[in-house]
Amino acid sequence: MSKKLDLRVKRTRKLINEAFLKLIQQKGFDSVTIQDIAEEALINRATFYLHYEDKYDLLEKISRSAIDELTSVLNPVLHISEHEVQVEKLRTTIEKVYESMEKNQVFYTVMFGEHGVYNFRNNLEEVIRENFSKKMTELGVRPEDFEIPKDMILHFISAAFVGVVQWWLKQSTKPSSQEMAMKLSKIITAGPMQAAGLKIEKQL
Amino acid sequence: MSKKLDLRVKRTRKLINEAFLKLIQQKGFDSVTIQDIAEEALINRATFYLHYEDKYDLLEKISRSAIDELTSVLNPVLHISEHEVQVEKLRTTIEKVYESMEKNQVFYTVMFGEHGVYNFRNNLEEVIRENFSKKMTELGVRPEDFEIPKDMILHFISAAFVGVVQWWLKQSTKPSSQEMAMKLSKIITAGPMQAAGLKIEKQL
DNA sequence: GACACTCTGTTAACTAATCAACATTTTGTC
DNA sequence: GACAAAATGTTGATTAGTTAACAGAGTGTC
Repeated sequence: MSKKLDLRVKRTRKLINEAFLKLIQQKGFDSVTIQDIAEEALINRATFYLHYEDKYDLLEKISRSAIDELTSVLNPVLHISEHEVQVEKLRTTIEKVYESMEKNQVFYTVMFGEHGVYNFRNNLEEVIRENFSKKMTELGVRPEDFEIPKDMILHFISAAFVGVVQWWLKQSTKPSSQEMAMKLSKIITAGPMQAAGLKIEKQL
Repeated sequence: MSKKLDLRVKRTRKLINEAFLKLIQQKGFDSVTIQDIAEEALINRATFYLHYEDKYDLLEKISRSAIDELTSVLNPVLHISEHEVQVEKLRTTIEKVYESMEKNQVFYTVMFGEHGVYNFRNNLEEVIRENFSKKMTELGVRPEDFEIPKDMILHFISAAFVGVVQWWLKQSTKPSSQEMAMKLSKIITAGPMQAAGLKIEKQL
């Protein structure tokens, strides 16, 4: 599938990513220059252009890889059959989501941080909404049947989810992914999902 | 003086150094292999051999550069004229020593650490002793005249100095270099230097 | 003590990254 | 709005680093 990447390419990209995030945290995305990045990453400025068009391209590619990983894990989050949520599956998937965030912790922390990227939170919520939404229609789940607008449910869940993640990332001693998954799956199944008229399988 | 170093060389060495220290901390110097280093540093194993003979050579070169920096700062520590210690000069020099250690904090912490390098503490003390000793003879200071063996004074100072540094490095919120310099210069002038028969200039 | 296994040290052909130079564009400030 | 300074984006020639392949040294374990 993926042809083996030259070690230099792998290393260069890693160095650029790290430098970029560090600089965003220091001075904010807007004031980061390509020159800054090259200097911090110990690469020649010309090398940057071998990999990225500009800093917007870089931001997009970094974001995409983090978000792609997140959504690939998020995808099976609603393993719903016949309007029945399988609680255990929900729990393990949330756990995987938190593991993914832990792995890309630096990325998320910087993006959410004081000097983070404008609108990142909203964009992340949107990604999550789209994923939930797609899955719902795919499975024929129609909260409208229960007099709750689908959009409302989606905004409720995505906002709550991202809000909790943001809080979690700031904790110096973070509750484990397992713990977070346990608690969140309880809350979600107890609240919004029942409101949306989804039958809940018996709790673990 | 120093011809400009190719950016790749600079970067490769930095990556090797960081990887090396990280690995020593993880598994101890003895069990670190060149293969480990290459993998961690994202460089080819062959590249390692372009820069160092083996891990002993690497250790020596890393150590040398840290120690060289230290001693170059340590050199003027005893600005003694006519057996009179200039307290203010002593203070500022200790301050610089602590700044140097702060800069190479990772190096020193790893070397002193649980998986550190055997005998590193003793070697460091020796370096310090040699520097003090050289300076003393250079200036004709003879504590023997006051019935204290020179070696005893040297061991007293070097051991105390390194002991304090080791303690300092472990503190999560370290007293500043200024603070350390202030306190240490007081202790040293009050204790061993007077014992060695050196007249002390009036305190700041 | 012979087996598989990992680590070492070295090589020649290939390639990514550097250098330094250039013309442009953007930024900031007087 | 005009000038200097800094950042951008591109280039061709040069070099450090990669690759993969080698033979040999050290480890352990059955």
